[in-house]
Amino acid sequence: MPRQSDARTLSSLRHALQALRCFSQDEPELGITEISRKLGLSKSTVHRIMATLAEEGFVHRDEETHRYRLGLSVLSLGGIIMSNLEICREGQHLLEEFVHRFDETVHLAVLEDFCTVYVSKLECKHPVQIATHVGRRNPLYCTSSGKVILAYQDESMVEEVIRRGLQPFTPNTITHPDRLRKVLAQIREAGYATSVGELRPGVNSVAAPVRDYTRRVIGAVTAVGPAARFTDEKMRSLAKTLLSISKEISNRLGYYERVSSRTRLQVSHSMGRPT
Amino acid sequence: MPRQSDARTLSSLRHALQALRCFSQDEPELGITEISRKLGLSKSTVHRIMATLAEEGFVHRDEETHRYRLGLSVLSLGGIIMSNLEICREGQHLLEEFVHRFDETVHLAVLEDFCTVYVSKLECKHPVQIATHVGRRNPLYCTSSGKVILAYQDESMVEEVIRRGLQPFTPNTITHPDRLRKVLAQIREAGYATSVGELRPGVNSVAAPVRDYTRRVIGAVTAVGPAARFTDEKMRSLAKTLLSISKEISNRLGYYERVSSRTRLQVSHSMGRPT
DNA sequence: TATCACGTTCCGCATAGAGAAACAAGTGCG
DNA sequence: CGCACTTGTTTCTCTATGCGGAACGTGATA
Repeated sequence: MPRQSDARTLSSLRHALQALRCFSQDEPELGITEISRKLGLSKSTVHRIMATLAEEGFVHRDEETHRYRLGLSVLSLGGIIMSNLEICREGQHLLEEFVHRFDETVHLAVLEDFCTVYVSKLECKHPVQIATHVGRRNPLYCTSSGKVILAYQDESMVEEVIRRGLQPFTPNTITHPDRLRKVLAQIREAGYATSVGELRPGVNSVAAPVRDYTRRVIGAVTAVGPAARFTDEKMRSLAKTLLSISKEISNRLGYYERVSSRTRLQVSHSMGRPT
Repeated sequence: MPRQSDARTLSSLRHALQALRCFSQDEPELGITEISRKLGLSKSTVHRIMATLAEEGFVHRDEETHRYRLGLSVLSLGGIIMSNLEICREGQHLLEEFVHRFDETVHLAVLEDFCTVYVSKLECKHPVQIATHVGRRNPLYCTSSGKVILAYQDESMVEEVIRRGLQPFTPNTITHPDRLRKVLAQIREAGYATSVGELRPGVNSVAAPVRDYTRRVIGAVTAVGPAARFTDEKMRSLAKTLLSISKEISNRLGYYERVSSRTRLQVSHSMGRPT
């Protein structure tokens, strides 16, 4: 019996999309057999899938090795998203200013499917570079952007994240539910989040929340860098600017602060002033 | 009888990929009916396709309007390509230097399937901005990058481009085969190409060729800007720098000039120094 | 040369998926 | 207010489609 094809969706298409997902930063080039093993499908099936993907330009077949890599068609699609994601459009120039001023790498991340997805990245000139890329997904509980987003979601989402498991990536990763809940409370207090080597050792980050017109936190602005440069003090300093940037982006997305109304947000915005 | 395409590819998958392609800069959001009309498929078929794409995160279904837009999964794929395209990796910082120095928008474009595809874009700070995006495809005969790439391809490719038709986009677009052939010869002479409002009125560009280790021209570095700023003189000046950048990128891709017996030794970062 | 692993092709059967039509849920108009 | 349009979604039936096992070709390795 094959994999349970739950709904009324197309199994062949689903397999093809999963095949596309097999490609990654570390494995940008794959052969038929590799993919068929990853997906548990027969070689002939995968071959047919790849032939179709290649014909449509979604993968590129190397004529010599007969192995496959992602094609440029997906770049087009990516570009379309980028230039239509409102948060991207509005944020780009603010991020550029940030990089110019601090010379630190900065990302824009959004929430999707219990992950943060980087939708924009601006690199600094420093020789030390943290290997991330646009489109990269990370868990919510071990990055500054993830935590700051999570901090402002419904409690049920926090519980779901916990239920899915707090897998440790480094010794610093938060793995205890109660600790996570506590940290999130602190983040709401401060208005921003930090990560000190929680996803990768020696890599720190700071993040501030971005809201849309519904007042929901939908993303974050985050600066990333090596622990050597990202001291506590420096991160506090960066946080100030990140908060003003995130606020500006939020405004452009239609968000406006309602200071004195009886809404569910008494977390005040002491933006420049860390408590 | 349904349209009979190549026997050994999956029609449902092909349709799905074509559905993805329906999305564009101008139409970032589509409904089932629109797509089904574009592709000539029944609504139920398209609905099944979109449901699967949505399930895998390749499109996002708006819960209110029940319309679809591209999902963030394709961003991930795009990011993987970007960080693995050698030409991108090698060129990024050189382009950044260029933008810093001239404050003009610059692209990296590669050849694919009789089109140029922008694989990298760095924007300048100027208020006037030319709306392009990474992944964007343009014809070969009406952009500076396209023409400079075409100039160094086999003659058969030129003829194929001509055969496919030289559609005019502006009054300046080259539409006569003989004129195109002559222009390409001039480009080989000069070593770089320009476009003066050939794709869009009032938008000029300059481009220099990038070669890989097989000495084939596989891409181009190109600066784009409004005609007001991009005078002949300025473009000549930009061309010098673009040529040195494109040469440097070519070197990093394994290309070495064999004109002089001088090996690729002094590949200093001294951009701007002509030759 | 023999063996292995790989990509590719062939083929027959079961089923996945195409489409017509019915259904539901808005939306605009008189 | 209700009617004539949309739109997206579901159901159903039948057959073309695409699945997997096996065979084939080819290039490496020993």
